[in-house]
Amino acid sequence: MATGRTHRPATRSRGIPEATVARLPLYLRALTALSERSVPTVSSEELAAAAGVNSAKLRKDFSYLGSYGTRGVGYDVEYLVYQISRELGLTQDWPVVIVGIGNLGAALANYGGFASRGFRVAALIDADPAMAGKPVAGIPVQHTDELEKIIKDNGVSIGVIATPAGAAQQVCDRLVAAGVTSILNFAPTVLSVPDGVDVRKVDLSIELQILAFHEQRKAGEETPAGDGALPAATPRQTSADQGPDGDVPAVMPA
Amino acid sequence: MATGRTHRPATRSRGIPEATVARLPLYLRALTALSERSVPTVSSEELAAAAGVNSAKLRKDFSYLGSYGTRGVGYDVEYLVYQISRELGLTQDWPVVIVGIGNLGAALANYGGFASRGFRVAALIDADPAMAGKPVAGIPVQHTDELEKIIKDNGVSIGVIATPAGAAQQVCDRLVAAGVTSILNFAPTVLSVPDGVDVRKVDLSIELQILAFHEQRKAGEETPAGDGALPAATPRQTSADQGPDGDVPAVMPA
DNA sequence: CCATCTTTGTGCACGCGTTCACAAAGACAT
DNA sequence: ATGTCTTTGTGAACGCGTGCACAAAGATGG
Repeated sequence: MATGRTHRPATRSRGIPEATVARLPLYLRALTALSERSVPTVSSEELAAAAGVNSAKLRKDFSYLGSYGTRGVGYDVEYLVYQISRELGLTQDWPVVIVGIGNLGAALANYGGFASRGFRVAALIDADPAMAGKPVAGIPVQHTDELEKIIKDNGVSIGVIATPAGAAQQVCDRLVAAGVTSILNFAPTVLSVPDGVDVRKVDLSIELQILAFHEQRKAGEETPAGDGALPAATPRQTSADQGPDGDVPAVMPA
Repeated sequence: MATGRTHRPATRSRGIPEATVARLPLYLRALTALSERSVPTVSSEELAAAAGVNSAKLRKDFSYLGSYGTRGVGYDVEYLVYQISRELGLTQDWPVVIVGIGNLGAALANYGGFASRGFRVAALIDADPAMAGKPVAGIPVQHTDELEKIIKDNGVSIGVIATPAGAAQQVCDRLVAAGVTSILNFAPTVLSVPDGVDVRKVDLSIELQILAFHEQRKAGEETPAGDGALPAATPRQTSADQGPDGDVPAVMPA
């Protein structure tokens, strides 16, 4: 999971619980696939399976949106696609700027999932003057100096930060000052923003660390040798050098 | 947020709640920064601020690990870094393979956060024969045919999928069959895996959609014009063409 | 050695989210 | 028109996560 939203105590928005909102895109994707296969209706059971959730949960989620199903039949695919799209605000056009066009920024610019779901990459911004004018994904990169002007001219309210950690807060401040009120942060930093600004964070290394935790646990269960420090050799043997992890604290830059 | 883990009903592992595990990497990062500045100790209040969480929550989280603090003083930074690293399994070396070396895969390969936290990119794998041998981030790309051999030779238990959605399930199956038991999935699909295999998903477009929902809500509050369908012009006006989204369900490939 | 002050560790209450289980609603056949 | 069968929508119970608030623990100064 991209790791949770920051700030705002999970207040339920217009009656729709946060947890439900987070699943709507999931349903939408499954429904879109059905729509492309011209499937007219779908039951909660089928759709739940396609989205990878419990069917009771799915029905409850939909109940927050209204009664869009027909008992004995299921849900009309097209109608539901529209209702969810509208609820998520995807029937509108959302201009987005991406700041920091490194490897990740470029990947994001090329990511098809954006353009296809109501999001439009309005501009790519980078601090490196050498990047300026260079096209990435068909869009010329602009220099950070232009940031405020770009935001205002395009009416951008959503910004994506893909800069190094050190620059993130500064970029964030400028985005917010220029009028951005929603930020998707890929930089491994905690951003502080004024009230009314939403921040969501995606952290690649955090996800891996969570996996490592469970992986270690799986490996540890085989050898029920209690839980003293350092359960000896747990993961599969690596052919190469195994870092000399003795007992000293591990060091790890940034 | 990478969007939640799939499967397994959030069972609490060895007494440590999932929610706590998900925050440990956050604390670890903050602590690492302090460590680099040679700060010897830190209070729960300070550390919580740096990690962007509540101090009571942080203390409770640490209490699951044991009593590593000193009342009246705080926590020893180095010691805590080590304890959390150990708990997360980062004192070990985790070989990781990345499958799908497109824009995103290349970005991941170059991502510093991996190597620095106990993870080692053991191999890059792509289905395109033209990519084979080409170095990305200093590592030569290998062809998918080698997948099983690579997994086994390197004892890889964690795989990263950065392929197009269509190929993801197939790649997943092969990874699992070859012995991988933890998967980080960047492809916009629901993966089905046997019990015992952990999947975490990171979905860029889902995060944006959640932001859009809140953004729409913010915009809608200004004009308290009820909640009929299509609340007219809510987001800032875009200079360019506004996609002709009338009333028909929006279509969206992949 | 005692008093004071700081900061941890946690008992407790509350609220959100999940799941079960079932009644109501509608389709469909006869 | 009536009965049967399917599937929704939801009331209610339960469990997890969060945050408050405070007692216990230890440091520090006199």
